[in-house]
Amino acid sequence: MNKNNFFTEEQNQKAKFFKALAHPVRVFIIEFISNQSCCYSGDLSNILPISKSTLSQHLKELKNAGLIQGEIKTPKIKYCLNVENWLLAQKLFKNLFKI
Amino acid sequence: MNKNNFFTEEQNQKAKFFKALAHPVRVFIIEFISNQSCCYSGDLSNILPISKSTLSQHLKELKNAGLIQGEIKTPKIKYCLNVENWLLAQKLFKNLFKI
DNA sequence: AATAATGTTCGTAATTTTGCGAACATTAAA
DNA sequence: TTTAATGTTCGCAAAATTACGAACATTATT
Repeated sequence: MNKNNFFTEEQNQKAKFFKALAHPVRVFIIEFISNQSCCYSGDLSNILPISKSTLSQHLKELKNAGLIQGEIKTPKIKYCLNVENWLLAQKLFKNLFKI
Repeated sequence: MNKNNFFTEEQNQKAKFFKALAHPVRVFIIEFISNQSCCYSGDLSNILPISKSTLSQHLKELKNAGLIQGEIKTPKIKYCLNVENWLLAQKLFKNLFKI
């Protein structure tokens, strides 16, 4: 049994999305962005009790998981939900719950 | 700003549930249990390409997060979904997606 | 009492995550 | 050309996660 492809793509994708959301800071960010549809890193930096480098890392993880995307509006960066993947995550989670 | 209670209980709870599901093995286990409503650790051990000690740890994490519960049927242990918390997770996730 | 069946816990190691400050890059403004 | 504003990346350290085999615990069976 090959350990590398034992799990389905869906299972791996679900785990990836869950992992991206497995931290209160990242849950907060996603909720914050959801409410405003978009936001700037500075908005978050003003609110969250973490350093800007740490915040940058959390944003990077959400980006790598495909849940958000950044658009450069120099000198700022505007972060928005990656709608396509957000809908995919929603679909996978619904499927998990058999909703 | 007190870093320890910056996040809401809901945000912390969401992160905790997400974290519990942030691994393909645990996604698999939850889906497997969901389909059968319950299962024995041995059933999973026969299927999953991991050692029984590793499996035991994953089950422990799901238990600690409150997503499953074990009932002793010596010499086996019967694992089932923790329905109450599973519904709570479902509610929180729905809320996150504004479904 | 000895053996088998089923899982958990312990000890260990490798890897990943989390977090920070300092340094850096980029562009706008003075 | 400085200086300010906005973020990212680097280097480091502490903590958590992942994984395994060996040892252990519990109960059923011989």
